[in-house]
Amino acid sequence: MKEIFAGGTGGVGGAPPAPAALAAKVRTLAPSMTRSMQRVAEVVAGDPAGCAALTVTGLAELTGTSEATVVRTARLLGYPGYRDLRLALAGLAAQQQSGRAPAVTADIAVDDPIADVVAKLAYDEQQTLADTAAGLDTVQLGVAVSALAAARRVDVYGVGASGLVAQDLTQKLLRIGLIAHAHSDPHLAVTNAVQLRAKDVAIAITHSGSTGDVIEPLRVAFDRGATTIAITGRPNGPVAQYADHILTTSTARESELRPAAMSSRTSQLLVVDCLFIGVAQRTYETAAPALSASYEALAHRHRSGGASR
Amino acid sequence: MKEIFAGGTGGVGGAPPAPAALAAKVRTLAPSMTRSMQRVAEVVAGDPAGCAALTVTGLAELTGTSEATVVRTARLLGYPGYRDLRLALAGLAAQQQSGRAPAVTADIAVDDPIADVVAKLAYDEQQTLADTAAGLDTVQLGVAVSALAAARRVDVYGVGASGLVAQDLTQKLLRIGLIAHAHSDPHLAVTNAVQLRAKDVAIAITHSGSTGDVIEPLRVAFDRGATTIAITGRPNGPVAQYADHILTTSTARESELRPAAMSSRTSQLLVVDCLFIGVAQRTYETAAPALSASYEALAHRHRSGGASR
DNA sequence: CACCGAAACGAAAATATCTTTCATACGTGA
DNA sequence: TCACGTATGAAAGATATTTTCGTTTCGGTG
Repeated sequence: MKEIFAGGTGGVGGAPPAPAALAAKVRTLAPSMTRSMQRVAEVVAGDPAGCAALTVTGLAELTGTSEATVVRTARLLGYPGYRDLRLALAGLAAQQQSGRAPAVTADIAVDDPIADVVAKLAYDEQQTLADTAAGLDTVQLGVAVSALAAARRVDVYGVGASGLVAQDLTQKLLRIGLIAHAHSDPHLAVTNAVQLRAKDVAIAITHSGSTGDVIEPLRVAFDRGATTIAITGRPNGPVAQYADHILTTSTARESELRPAAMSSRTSQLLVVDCLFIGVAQRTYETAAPALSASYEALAHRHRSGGASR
Repeated sequence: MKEIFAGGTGGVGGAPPAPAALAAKVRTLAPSMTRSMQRVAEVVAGDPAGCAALTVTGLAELTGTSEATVVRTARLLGYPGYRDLRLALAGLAAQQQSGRAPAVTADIAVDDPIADVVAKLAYDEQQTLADTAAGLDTVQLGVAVSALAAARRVDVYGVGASGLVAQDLTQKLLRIGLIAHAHSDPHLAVTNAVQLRAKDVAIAITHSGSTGDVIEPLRVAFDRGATTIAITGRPNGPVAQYADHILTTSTARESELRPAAMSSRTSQLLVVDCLFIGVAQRTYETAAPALSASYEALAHRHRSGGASR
């Protein structure tokens, strides 16, 4: 049997083997893994150095699974096979041996003093940023930027927390002269998506990768021939089916008090910012004046800017 | 047949697989190598990363020798076989790759490659988070949380980029059962502010601290006796005048391509998250069930969450 | 200058390791 | 409960690595 996502998304755009942020990748991909694969991924993430010393068979035995499962896991993580995963593991081991200890953090508890909350939260978000940056496929990003820079029109879909990110992106793009719209209303989104054609760009933002309200308009845009981009935490999720380019956001561990929406937002915003800067670079000639123009315009909205000086 | 150097020098005192100083080892052992082996060793020392990608056969061909020779060389270098040499090579490659930092301290330039943009952006945002966390007055934060937890109703004001942050906060508070509204429309904001009274909370979010559209409703709320909170980057700005509590966001340096709005948003969101977690802690009894309830409700909006299994 | 033996070397067999295929078991929704 | 599609491991198949072994090379020697 052909692997389910093998053709469509398995390769995740031929992403280069992840360099370092393996733990993050494991977390990101965990939801699309089967139980046995999760077991393997967990062990690998837990002790990269140790696993690097094991053969497929050894790792299979250690995790109580089969060679096939180990290979499948390696594939899902973006490597051509176990051999390459092992190589990457060795590299990681060497790095972390020479580097610093990652300093573990505890979850945020109900009775944490407020100062701890601030510290933990800040740390977690920093971690999320690092993971996202490490896991972001710059090639895909580059292609996405090109598509945006050349777009006649850009539609961005997102609901819930992702809706705000969609708006953020839209605001930014508008500032540098692009024609962009954010849609949170699924019906209107689809209605608008129908208008798209080649050279237009549609962007879907969904952490879960399976938000129907967002996938539907993306599908329509895809069918109409527009370039489609997905910003998602599950690069193997249903949304990938209709995405020309996938930008992966990292998934930090969540706790009861810290819902996934929180870290996914941080991650999404970083991706969005990267897109924005990328586009601004490409269209610098027009972007720069547009940016300063909106600056100027805003200055007058502030009452007596010098009052507080 | 026993290998010639096996006893005499091959084991090199049973030395552990060399960690890094591979080039040195090659030089040391070169004299005791045969011509073909030297050729292999030379290539390996010259491009560890490249060799890590090769199989025995590949390396043999590249060096114009045979597999056996490659293996012999690996043995001489202190590894049990080629496989292990390759592993060590991969580690070495990873190390030296991570060594060259992209100089993240610099500003983002127009001609930065996309990978650098990602790195710099992530770094900047991490910095912003650290600064914000360090500069946040936890006492003020604690008081603000208390006010929120006891509030009958919460109004949040923000326009532009801050408007999205306002909405983010509102979404979160709603999730844990508070009554919260975000206002971007200055007129409606004022209209609503008039309804506020003691025990209600009004929050103004403005980076510049002098956004009239946001200050005005806060003033009204202040006058009506509500508890007012300002989240701002300029704690001395006009907005402070009407704020009972001030939560300071940090201001990262901005560049032409990276407008202030970008880092201020990161900072604001951290503060907002802290507020949220704080309130969730205080009202845990009601917040926890409310949180999981909204979780549940959303789960059904995802078309076949397991579709990717 | 032919001969001998030790050493170097690579071709190919033997082995280990990795990958793919396939049949079965499992779980899930109708 | 049944039917279907998924998950999984056993084993076959393909690669890579290691070992074996015969040939070649080279330096010394009669």
